[in-house]
Amino acid sequence: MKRVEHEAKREVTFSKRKKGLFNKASELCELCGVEVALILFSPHLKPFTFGHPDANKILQRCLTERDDHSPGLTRRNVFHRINGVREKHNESLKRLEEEEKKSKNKKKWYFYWRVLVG
Amino acid sequence: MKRVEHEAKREVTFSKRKKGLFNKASELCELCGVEVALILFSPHLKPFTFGHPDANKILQRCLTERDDHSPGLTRRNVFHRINGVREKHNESLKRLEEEEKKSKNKKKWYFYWRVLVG
DNA sequence: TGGGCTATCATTAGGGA
DNA sequence: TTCCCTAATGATAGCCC
Repeated sequence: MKRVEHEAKREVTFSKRKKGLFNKASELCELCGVEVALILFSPHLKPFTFGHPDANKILQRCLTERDDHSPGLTRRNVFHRINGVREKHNESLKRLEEEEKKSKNKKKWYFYWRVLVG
Repeated sequence: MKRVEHEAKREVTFSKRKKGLFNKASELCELCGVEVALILFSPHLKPFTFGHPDANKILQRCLTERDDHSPGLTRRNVFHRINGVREKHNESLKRLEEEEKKSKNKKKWYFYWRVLVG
């Protein structure tokens, strides 16, 4: 698994795999009757979401519901639990993304939601 | 695609497909260098998340980037343009942190993170 | 819940439109 | 971005631990 360098191909790959990922998420919902929220940003930073029963509900819960054993969704918490390998990997991906972002105009983001289910 | 009725089988299916879904999400990150957040609740309501670069960041962005015309993550699709993302984002993050402090100890979820690959 | 194993079925890459 | 097509690759169900 390596990053697809050719831009056009990367976008096609993204589009195809996003569809596949949404399908898988949908199947999981149907098969097991569970709640799923999925958010992703395209190479052009377009956001896409999938949610069952409704992405909003799930996200809100994640940000507010917890118990004493878990400090909730904080940046600290996240990085605490990520192991070194993953972290390094993320770092390099982040740098790649930064380079991409620089070549775009940040202030022209188009932001929209697509809730497929619910 | 129909719900798996037998409980034990449903749980096994969930476990296996969750793994597959996380792998797919991970592959999408690697191949296309994009941001992904994935949250799901098992049949027993255990939460699992996957995130790149970090689920928290993506979720907060989704909950805080909005304008006066849209109350945030609503069920219906939201379509709008964001300007001055950085400043708004930072302001909102502060508010979110305060709200999080207030809501501590309120609920009873068992919350934990599982970062797949690595 | 998750890991291993395997036959079978589903999905993806790649090319073209 | 999406759809069609095909070969090749990858994922899942079912069974045991």
